[in-house]
Formats: sequence, structure tokens, C-alpha cells
Amino acid sequence: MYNLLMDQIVKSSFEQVDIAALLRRHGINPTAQRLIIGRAVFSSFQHISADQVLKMVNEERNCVSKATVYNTLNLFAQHKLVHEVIVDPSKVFYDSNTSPHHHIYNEDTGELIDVGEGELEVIGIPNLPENTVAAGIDVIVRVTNRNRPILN
Amino acid sequence: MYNLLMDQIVKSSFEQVDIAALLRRHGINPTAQRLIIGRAVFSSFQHISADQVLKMVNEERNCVSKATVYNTLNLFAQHKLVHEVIVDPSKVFYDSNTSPHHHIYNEDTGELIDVGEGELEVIGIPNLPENTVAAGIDVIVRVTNRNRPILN
DNA sequence: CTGTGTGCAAAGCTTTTGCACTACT
DNA sequence: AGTAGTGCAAAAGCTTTGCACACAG
Repeated sequence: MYNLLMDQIVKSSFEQVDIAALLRRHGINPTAQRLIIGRAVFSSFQHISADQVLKMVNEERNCVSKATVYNTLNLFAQHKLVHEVIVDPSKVFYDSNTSPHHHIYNEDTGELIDVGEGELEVIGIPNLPENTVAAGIDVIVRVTNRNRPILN
Repeated sequence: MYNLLMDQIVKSSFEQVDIAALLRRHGINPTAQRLIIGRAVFSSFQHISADQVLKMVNEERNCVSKATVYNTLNLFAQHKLVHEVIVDPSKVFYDSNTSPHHHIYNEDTGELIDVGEGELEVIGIPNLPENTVAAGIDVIVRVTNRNRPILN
């Protein structure tokens, strides 16, 4: 069964080779499932959620379980291969662009897009609590559609 | 049963009166459950999550259901009585301070604190997508404890 | 008695855990 | 054989939905 999966992967173009190398460079053992998931994450979509990945990888046949998708995306995030963007309590987005940048989130459509380079800047360094180290800054600009129904 | 609850509430000090007035001012009908939940949210804690509210309101006796706590907190947020702070996919914090300000989140302890006035500033206005309006900007400074175990 | 509003049990999500299995040493 | 690492079914946890009940007109 693994051999079947592996065949399917090795057979295809060099994108996969790159992804395998990418995983290795980040200290992740490139298994069949991880290559499939990696391909989904690094394909055209810039921001993708776990359930979108799940749908993509199982479009043709069921070969990766829900749990593995979630665990693998967490693994990628821990190894800084992707960046978690938390904008909605019920959905984490994974961003294949790991260079620091900010986001615009449309609360009506659920769409997440990047803020252009240099359009937004954060100035100042806040006093951090005792014995803590900064791990990153997330800026989310929340927008809504014009003409949305009025809140009663 | 409602009379019992109401008695318990009316009996107590003027904090509750203020909360009832606060709810009315925001167009929310002040029912027994909402007053109890309101009291929890506006008491000493500045940032509180739904399950913390649930614990607080049911400390003495079980009188408010899980669903009602969640629905009521959503209601408060919709009516701008509190501000939702989304920092962790599995937990929404409700902030009783609705004036614009930013947050520091400790990923190790789950602690959420305010950035002091003027310590951090966001400069610039990004290009928003067609037909959308800005609804707010959230800035989250993520910190971790020093001495945390090294990522392998 | 009718219609609006409220509260909650049950259902529906997303995510994590614990264990079987694999594959190296 | 032993050990570290991997994948997934089942469990857990957070949130929403749909319906029964309460209350005002």
C-alpha cells in the first residue's frame, strides 16, 4: 500500500522532489503522506485551511486520514515550514509564505489575503512580561463587505 | 425557577443595576442569565474565555447552560459590549475593554495581557479589496517563556 | 391566543490522543 | 529483538443549531 502511494508520487514531476528536499532541509522525514500534504500546501493557493487540504488530498482516492492532515500541518508549523494564521476561532489558515507580513481578513467571505509589502508598519516595542521572549507579531486587518445587512 | 434566579440577583448590590443598565443601553434585554454572565465578564478579570465564564456562573449551583454562555457572549460581542480576541484556535477571549488596544499573548501559559497605551503603533492604511470596509485592526504580540524546552 | 424572544439539549464541527504498525539498528 | 518514528480510529473539546418554553401584546 505504501509502495502504491510512493509510486504515484515518485512518478510525477520534480515539484515533488523539491518538496522532499524542502522537508529534509527542515528536519522532517519525507514520507508519502507528508509529500502529498506538502504538495497541497505549496500549490497555487497561498492560504489554506486544514479541511481544504483534506479535501484536496482525497479528491482522487482516500489515502490520507483527517488526523494525519492535522498532525502534519502542525508538524510543518512547528518546523517553520508554514505559518499559522489565526483569524477565526473555528479555522486555522496555513500560510506557505513564512517571511513576516500581515493579513487582511474578510469576515463575510472568510477570504484571507496578504497586506502588500510596506503598506503597514508596526512601530515600537512593548514591555514584555518577566522571563518571556517575543515569538512574533501578527497583525490582522478585519474587513466586511459593503452593503452587508445592518445589525439590529 | 426564574423568580428564584431574579431574587438572587435583585437582592444583591448595585453592580447588577449597572449591568442591567449597560445591557439596556446596548439594546440587550437584561434577563436573569445575561445579568449573571455580564457580572462574570465585567468583574475583576480583564480577559476571560467562555469556559472560564461557564465555571464562574456555575460555581454555586448549576443555573446557566453551556449553550447560553456561548450564545450570550456572542450576543455581547455583536452589540459591542465586549471585544473578541482571537489568539488561539481553540479559545476565544472576551475583553471587557472595548477601546482600541493591542495584546500580548503568552503561548506557554495561555495568559493574555494588554499592551500599554502608546507602546505600539500601527502606521499606514493598506489597500482594501473592492467593496469592503475596515472593521478593525488586531495586533497580537506572541511571546514564549524563556527556558522553554528546545524544539528538536 | 399569537408572535416574538430566550435558553438549552443535542448535534456538528475541528482538533488531539493513544495505540497499532512500520522500519530502521 | 529492541527502539524510534508514523498514521489513523476513536475520543475529546468548543461552538452552533433547532426546538420547546416563556412572556408581552
